[in-house]
Amino acid sequence: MPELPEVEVSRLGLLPELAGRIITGAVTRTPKLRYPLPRNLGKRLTGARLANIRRRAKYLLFDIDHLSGDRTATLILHLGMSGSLRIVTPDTPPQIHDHVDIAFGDKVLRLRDPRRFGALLWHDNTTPIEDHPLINVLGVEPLEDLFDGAWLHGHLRKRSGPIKPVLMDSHMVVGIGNIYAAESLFLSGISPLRSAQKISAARCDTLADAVKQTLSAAVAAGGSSVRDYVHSDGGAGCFQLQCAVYERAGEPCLGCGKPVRKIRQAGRSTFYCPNCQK
DNA sequence: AGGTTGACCTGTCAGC
DNA sequence: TGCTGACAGGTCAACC
Repeated sequence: MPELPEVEVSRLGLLPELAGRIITGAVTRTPKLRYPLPRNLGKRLTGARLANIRRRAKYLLFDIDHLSGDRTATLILHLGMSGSLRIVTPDTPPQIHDHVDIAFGDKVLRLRDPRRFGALLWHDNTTPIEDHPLINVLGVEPLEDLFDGAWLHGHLRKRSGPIKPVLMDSHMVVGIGNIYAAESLFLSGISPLRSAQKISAARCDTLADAVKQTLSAAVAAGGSSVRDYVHSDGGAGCFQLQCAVYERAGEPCLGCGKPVRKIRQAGRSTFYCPNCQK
């Protein structure tokens, strides 16, 4: 799925097209994705305004105002494993797996999600969005200053398991999925098998920097388009072309030339170089 | 309590 | 050609 960079690239692509615009209609074509979709979405949204699009972890938060009675609401969107957002013209016929449309006059925001692991939830802003049960369990944002080597070292103390699944634990730090966990560990020279609590303070500094560098580079490259992911204009990201280890099993390591190894950890594929990562 | 596994769902590809 | 199984960017609930 989209990890943090893909979600952020989506947000940056949608913002100039849609922010501030009035919603002219909305359609849902399936009763549920991961959770049931908001009912009567068209009725609720028509005439309201999309004020802003924010991101928290891998969630996009669509701030809606000018609702009847001058209320505000937030649409919480998660792209799951295979979701993507596109802007299309109103006469573009929906294809299979195009589950939601939100229309803005001459532009339509369309959600496609073949595997339907995504989510779209309505949050009326009678309570802060930070208190929402899906949001209030989320850990620190990796690109914020709070996330650094000292913070990471403090949090890894209690984790005896291998570092790679820990790095992907959104209750600790958000936004790092399978691709960027592998790439960050390669960049920092740390084995994905190493016990999290046995990583020194100095190497935690290196790892925190590697995470920030990897995610930032991926945003700059427009994200990774490994299978389904595309931008709001239908174009592909190109970070996957810079991947050092992800999906490169058996190919020569870019550091030492020895073959990249693929193993399984916590049910997910892990790619790494046993020679460069200790 | 932390770690692992299965479940959710569809599409694709390798192997027979 | 057609079937079967494995696997795919996430995350939650259920188990040890």
